[in-house]
Amino acid sequence: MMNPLIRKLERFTRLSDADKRLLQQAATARIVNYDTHQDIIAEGEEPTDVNLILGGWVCRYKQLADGSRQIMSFLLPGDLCDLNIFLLRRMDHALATLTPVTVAKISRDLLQQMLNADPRLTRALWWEVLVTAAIHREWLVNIGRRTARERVAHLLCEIYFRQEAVGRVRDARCELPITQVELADALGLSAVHVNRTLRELRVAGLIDWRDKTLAIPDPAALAAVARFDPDYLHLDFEGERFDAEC
Amino acid sequence: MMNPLIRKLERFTRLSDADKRLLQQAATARIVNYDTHQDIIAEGEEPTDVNLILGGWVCRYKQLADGSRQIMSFLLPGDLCDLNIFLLRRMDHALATLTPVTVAKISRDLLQQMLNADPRLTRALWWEVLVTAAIHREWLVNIGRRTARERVAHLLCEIYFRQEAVGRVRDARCELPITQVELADALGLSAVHVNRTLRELRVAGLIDWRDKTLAIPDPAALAAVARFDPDYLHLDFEGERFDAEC
DNA sequence: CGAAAACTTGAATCAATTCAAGAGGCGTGG
DNA sequence: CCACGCCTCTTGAATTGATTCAAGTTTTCG
Repeated sequence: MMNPLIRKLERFTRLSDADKRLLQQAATARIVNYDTHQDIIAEGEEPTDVNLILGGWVCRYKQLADGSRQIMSFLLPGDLCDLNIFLLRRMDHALATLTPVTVAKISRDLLQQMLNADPRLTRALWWEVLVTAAIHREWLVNIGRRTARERVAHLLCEIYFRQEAVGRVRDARCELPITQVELADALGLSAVHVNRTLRELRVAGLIDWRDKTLAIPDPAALAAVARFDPDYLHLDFEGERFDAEC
Repeated sequence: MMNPLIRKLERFTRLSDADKRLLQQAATARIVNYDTHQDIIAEGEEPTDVNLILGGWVCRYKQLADGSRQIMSFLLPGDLCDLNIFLLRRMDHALATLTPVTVAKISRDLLQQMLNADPRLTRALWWEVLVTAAIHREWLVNIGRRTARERVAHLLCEIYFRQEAVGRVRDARCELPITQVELADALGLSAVHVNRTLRELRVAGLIDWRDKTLAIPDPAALAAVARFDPDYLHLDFEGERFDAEC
C-alpha cells in the first residue's frame, strides 16, 4: 500500500529514500481501526500520538453546551491530525470519524526523532500545517460572509478540488461519504436549510449527490456560483521553488 | 525598548541570551511605520519579509467581490505576521493596519538563519503558529454557531484576555482602538446589528467601550454571556513542560 | 423485515440585514 | 477660526434569509 502521506508530501518537496522508509515505517507500526461516528480523540484529552489517516474521512469539531456543534475541518486519507500535540497540552477540540477509518498512530517521540533527523521533513510537515491554516481562513470567510447557496457550493467545490489534486476524481465524480447534518455542522447552517439549498443546486443541474458520491458536471459553473477561487488550497507545486533553495 | 516578541516567546520557552540578542537585532534592523487603514501586504503579493508588530493593531482580512470583507485575526504588538511566507508563495489574504503601526521587517533569509541556528526558537515560533490556528478554530465556532449577542461578547472577551495575558489590562480596562465596522467585519455581522448588540451589553452593565478603551467591570459575567472558555488561547505556560524535555 | 437514521417539504417564526435618516466628532482647508 | 465634508455611531421601520417545528418519505442496516 502506497502511503498517502508520502504521496502528499512529495507534492511539496522531494523526499529521500531514507525519509520515505522512515515515514513508511512510522505509518505501519501501530494501525487502529474505528467505526463510523466514533471519537478518535475527545476535547480535553492529552494526546500522546499523532494520527495519520490511512483510509476514511475524519472531522475536527467542537461541541457547544447547547448541543450544537461546529465542524472545523474535514480530514482525508494522507492527512495528519494534531501536529499540535507537541506544543499544546490538551486538545481544545475533538476528532471524530465520519466513515469507518484506519489510522496509523505515530508516537510523539518517534515523530520527534524524525523531525530532528531531517529538516526537510520538518518543513514538509510545516507546510501541511500552514495549508490547513489557509483552509481555516477560507472557511471563516465562507461562514462569515457568504449566503447559504454560495456557502454550500463553496464547500462542495473545496471537497471536489482537494480530492482532484490527489487523484480521487474520475468522470467529474468524487467521494462525499457524509450526511447533510454533517455538512450543515460544517457550514454553520441548519440541516433543513442545507437540504433546501442542495435541492436548488440540484435542480439547477450544478450537482448530483447520491450514494455517497458527488458529481459536479460543470465544476467551473459551480465555482462561479460559489465564487470559489482554489488559490487558498495552495495546490500548485510550490515545493519546486523551496527545494531549489535548500 | 523591550521587544514584545521576546516577551511573548519567553512565556513559552526559555531563550538563551544569544537567542535574545539575535531576536533583538532582527527586530531593530528595518523599522517601518504605517498610518491607520493602510495595507501592509495586499492579497496576491509575494512577500519577502516577515512583519513583526512592535506597536499598534493590525488585522488579517479577505475582501470579497461584492465589497464585503471578513477580518480573520487581530494582531497585536509582539505578533508575527506571515510566518507562512517560507512556504506559500503568494498571500491568500491581506494585512492592514487598524491604527498607526510600527513594524520590524525581518527578511526571509535572516529568519531562516535564525531557525537553522536554534531549534528552540523554531519551536517557539511553531507554537505561535499553532496558537494562531487554535484562535482561528474558535472564531469558526463563534461565527458559525453563536448568536450575535454571544458572538460580540465572545470576541470582546478574547481581546480582553489576550491583552491581560501580556500585562495590558489595568483597572479592568484594555485598549480597543477599532471601529464598530471593523468589529462587524470580524464577526460576520452587519455594523448596524453590532451597534445594537453593543448597546444591549452596555445597558446590561457588561461593557463600557469608549475613547478606544474597553472596560469590562465583571469579566466573569461577560464570559458567562459569551460562553467564553479561555482554554483555546493556550495562555497557560505550557513551555515549562516543553523546556524540560529538550 | 422492522427500526433507526437520513432525507424532504410546508408553514410559522425569528434573528439579522437593509434602507434610511440624523447626531456627533474630527481634521482640513479656505 | 469657522465651515465643510467625512467618518463613526445611533436608532427606527421594513424586509429577508435562515431557523424551528412538524410531519411524511426514503434509505440503510442489523
